[in-house]
Amino acid sequence: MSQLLSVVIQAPAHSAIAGLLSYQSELSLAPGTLVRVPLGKRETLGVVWDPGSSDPDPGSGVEIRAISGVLQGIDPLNAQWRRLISFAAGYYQRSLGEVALAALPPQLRDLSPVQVLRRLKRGSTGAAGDATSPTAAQPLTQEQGEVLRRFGSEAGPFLLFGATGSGKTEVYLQAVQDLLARNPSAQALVMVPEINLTPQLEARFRERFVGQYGEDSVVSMHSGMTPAQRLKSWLAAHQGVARMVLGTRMAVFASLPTLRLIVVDEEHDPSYKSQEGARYSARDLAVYRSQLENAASGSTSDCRVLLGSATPSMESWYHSRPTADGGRYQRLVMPSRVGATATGAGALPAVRLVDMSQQPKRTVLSPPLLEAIGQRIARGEQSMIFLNRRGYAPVLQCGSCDWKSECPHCSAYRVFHKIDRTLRCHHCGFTERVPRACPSCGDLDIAPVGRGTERLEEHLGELLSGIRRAGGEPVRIARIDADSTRLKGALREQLAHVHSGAVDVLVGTQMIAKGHDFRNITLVAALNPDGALFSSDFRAAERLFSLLMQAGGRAGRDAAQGLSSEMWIQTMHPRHPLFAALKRHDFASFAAQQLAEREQAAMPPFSFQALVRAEARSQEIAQGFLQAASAAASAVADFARVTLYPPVPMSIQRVADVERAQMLVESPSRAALQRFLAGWHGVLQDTRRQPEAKGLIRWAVDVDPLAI
DNA sequence: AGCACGCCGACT
DNA sequence: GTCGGCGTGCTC
Repeated sequence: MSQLLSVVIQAPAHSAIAGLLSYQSELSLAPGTLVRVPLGKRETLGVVWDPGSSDPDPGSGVEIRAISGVLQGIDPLNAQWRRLISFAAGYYQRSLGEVALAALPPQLRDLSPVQVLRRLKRGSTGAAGDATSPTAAQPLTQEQGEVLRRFGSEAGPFLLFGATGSGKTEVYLQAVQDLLARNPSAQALVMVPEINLTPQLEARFRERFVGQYGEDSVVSMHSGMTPAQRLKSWLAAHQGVARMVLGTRMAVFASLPTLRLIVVDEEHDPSYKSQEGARYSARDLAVYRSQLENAASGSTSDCRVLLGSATPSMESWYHSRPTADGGRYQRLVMPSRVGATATGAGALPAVRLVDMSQQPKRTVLSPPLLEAIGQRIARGEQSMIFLNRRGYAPVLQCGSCDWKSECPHCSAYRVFHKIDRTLRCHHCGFTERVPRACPSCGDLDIAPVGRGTERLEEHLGELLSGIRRAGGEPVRIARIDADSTRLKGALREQLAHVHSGAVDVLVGTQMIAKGHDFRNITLVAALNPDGALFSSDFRAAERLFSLLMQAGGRAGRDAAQGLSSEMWIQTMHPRHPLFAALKRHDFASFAAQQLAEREQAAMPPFSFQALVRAEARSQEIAQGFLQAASAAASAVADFARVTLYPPVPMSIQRVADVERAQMLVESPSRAALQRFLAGWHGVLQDTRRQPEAKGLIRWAVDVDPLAI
């Protein structure tokens, strides 16, 4: 007898087949089973879903077809995984199929069932691991011990607030070790924000666990892996062979049938929020996922989630407030650096503020900072200088007419890259050779305005040309940014170069602020962070504080040098409260002040936001679409406690000849916002079909946007 | 999203 | 005369 199945397939939310589709099958297949199904003229991968209203209208003449095959040997995806997908699709306003299929390795889609079966056989040579016990863990500090004790005995979610260098990674390792020792089948998921950070994380986990649990017990998941590697890791996790899954935000969707622990390292990092496709927050989904696991097992602590940061997001900080009205998270604290002593060795670096209003105009590196860098060089120590702008100069300008290096396709300037003599648009990629003369008036007097890392590197070379290293050789300067690390393995190589001591001064963008341990760096400098102080983006200050704190954390990691390590900041506003808090390494007071402002202005975490973005041939069409959808909302959607703001052009209005506009939707209640968005979705789709929306290219909703 | 069908410009 | 541009429409 033939069964009727509900199946999800990859299709966008605006298509007519975004929901469940009905197929026939001779076998009764459990929800979560992977199947091949015919769709129009092609065949595609589908996931059998929980029965729902998927039957087409009997009158519509749609014929229910039979599935074409089942992916043998792969267990059905479990109910918690399906609930996670279902929640994410609903919350972020995408189709089930889009989220579900994006969460599976692409090769499952592309390979035939026979090929998949072959991979399965090849991969399951699961080395059980020899009996060697784990590499001896370092002795824990008293703070680490206390954190682990609470983590093991209370219910979460937990926010681990630990200073840079306080040994958070050791806490993660120990928590995983405790879990694996206690539960012979449990799996742990550990996420880091950036792909660059996965190799060193994997190295630490392998070193600690592979001896005991086997070669296949640790796998990585991130977008830099080859399709074959991704399939292999996914299968290992899905089959329970992999006990530890390490990865970037995508790993939150891994199939982990015995998931018992989730760690989100650097939980404040914006990289956890996806910026394309379904714009999910892997950190928020991690918390939700642990709740799902707990609900399924009936325990409140079966699957714990641990968010770690030295500068937590305002959301997580607020949720972990220890006051009587009670946050939902447990706050665990580790204020001290490992190896810190009463004499100050291993302490956090001293913060030095240089008042640039007291320096001559156009000063790039103030004399006291230059002097301090010179001293480090003489002592054989390293310095690190941040500038958040790559290239040589952000704009090229003509001295006689008003020509500037605008991008013909975007409302932005093209950046001058001196290295290959190009003008490059950082938004659409449009690149040309730099002109010899002004394209507008022919004058030869075209000059760079402002500075990026390339120019800083050059400038620094001139300023330090008179200085010698202790051995008498000239000073060595290196630059690390997205340009210098474009080639595979380049970042690794350059970091190793710095570690070897072959570099005296390192210049770079944010890239060097994150995660990497430099033992010999005793001076970190931020040249021009003022932009974020008065930004229209209400999260700019939070990001700046976090960046500076993290950057400062790069200095003096070696306890012996803690005493003399310094974080220099050049600013026009040395008395700004953000810097005052930074000077005291006082995240708590910075956060308190930020939260007070947010509460006053009814901004997140005291309100909930969604952004609707529209891309069109013209700005009028983009805004017109949003305006029309906004006007039509009152008729359909549940409006209670929801505010719709007028459409505005996006901050970079045009990218690659596409005009962009956006509209903010806000509510004091997450549930009310969700209800509204759910009801409004159909309105947006209808609006798009109206003749006035001709020329609209696409629209998308971003729930809990990070930047507005 | 794919993949078809369908109607207008520059090439063998 | 065809190849191919992407606009519109359909897929259980």
